[in-house]
Amino acid sequence: MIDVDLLRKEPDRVEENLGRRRNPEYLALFREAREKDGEWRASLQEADHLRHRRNDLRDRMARARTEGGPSPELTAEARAIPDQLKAVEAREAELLRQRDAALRRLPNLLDPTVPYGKDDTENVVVSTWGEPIPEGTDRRSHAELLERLGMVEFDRAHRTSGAGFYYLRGDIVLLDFALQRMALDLLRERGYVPVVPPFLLRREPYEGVTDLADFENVMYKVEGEDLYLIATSEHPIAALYQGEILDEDHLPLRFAGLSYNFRKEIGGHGVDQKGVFRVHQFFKVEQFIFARPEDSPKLHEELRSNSEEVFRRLGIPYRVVNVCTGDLGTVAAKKYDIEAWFARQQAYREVVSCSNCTDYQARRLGIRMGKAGRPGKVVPHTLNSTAVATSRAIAVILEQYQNPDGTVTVPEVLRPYMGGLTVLRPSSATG
RNA sequence: GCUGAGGUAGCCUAGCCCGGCAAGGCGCCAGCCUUGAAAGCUGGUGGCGUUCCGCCACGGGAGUUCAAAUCUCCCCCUCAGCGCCA
Repeated sequence: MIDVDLLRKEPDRVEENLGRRRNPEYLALFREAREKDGEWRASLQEADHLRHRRNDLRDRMARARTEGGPSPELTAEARAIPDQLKAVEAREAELLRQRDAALRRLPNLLDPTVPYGKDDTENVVVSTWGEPIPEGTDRRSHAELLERLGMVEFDRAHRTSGAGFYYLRGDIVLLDFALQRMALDLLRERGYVPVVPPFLLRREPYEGVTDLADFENVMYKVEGEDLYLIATSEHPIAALYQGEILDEDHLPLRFAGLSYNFRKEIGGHGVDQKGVFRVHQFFKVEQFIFARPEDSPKLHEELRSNSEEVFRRLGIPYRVVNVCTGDLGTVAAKKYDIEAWFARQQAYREVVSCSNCTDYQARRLGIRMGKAGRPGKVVPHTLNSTAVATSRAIAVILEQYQNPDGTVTVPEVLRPYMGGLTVLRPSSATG
């Protein structure tokens, strides 16, 4: 949520920034928020005056009681207040509700370094690492390879759970856990505290961390309960300190979140391709930071650097793009995507999303920073970045590290986590 | 799931029966005192607004009343015990 104070004090700046999102709906919402805010403040004054009179009359009647009781005039005056106040307060509450409804639908303000563009074709490549591997004659898709190795069950999973689900079986499970552990160890070396969060959240904290349209499209709801399966550990970690005041001396707080993630993703794109690239359930090691506002740009680069290091250690070529204004989600002020080189597809595809959400999530969640019992609270910044989503990492590793005989060489950095296993071979436990 | 106890400022607590300006402690900040520190003393310590002032804030909502932390109803959450359970 945007700071309402900014709306009042620098409306031109806010409007110009929202305009860069290239969505006229935002400008309309902005004007509505400003208009309702003005009306609300006028209404608030009116209500305040009435409440002041009510309080004053209440006190006079209380005093009069000890001196033989209030006069009929005083009583009549006091009795006239509630009806007036009720009408004014109803209007006041409605205006505030309307203002906040508009305000909450506004996206975050864009960082000035976000490139201007209409969609993902206009994202700007800011760096590349490694040499894209040229197309091999008989390179297989990761899905085909997994099936040949007997390390995945797609068809049976579709029968038990539907499209977008899968069983991993055999040594690929070790590879999945190795990726998790490798990323976790890297983050631990760099001061990130591991967190296994709840995998289900209530609606109220959820509304603080994501935008409402996403909510309907991606979240799985538990029937009969106010609980939703998390789409990423970013969400429960962001909500961890909901309504609290963080001690500014303890910032930044760095976390390494570990969770399965559950996404319906109906709408924009479904589960459109065989394999584990886009699925309803996957494991992710996530980085998350609560930061002082002035530190967040620097920490955004730190997150990006950590994520890049994961793929460097895996030996996977990649590039980093600065996501343009037209392609940026509502919550982020700036976002880098890391796109890994998929050797079979001969294409860069997204494996990491690294966002600076500035104060947008924290304000919605009612998180402030400062010193306890001292005035001058400000809203901290939150940042998040994938360290590794194991499903996509598995896909890209299989495309790159496969051998002509259908086996897969285990990336060296993962071997210590796999009991020294160097090659994935067809599973003996097929059936 | 059942029963009970709770939800009051950053934290802890009083007030609730019996309606009338939300009391106190801890922590923190400032000042006084001190060579320095502690102790002590004094003041401050949430949100909103058109900020010398006013309003709001006792889990949320509705009701009764001139007036609700307090009375009534509905809802949410937490804890404890019991039940179930890996």
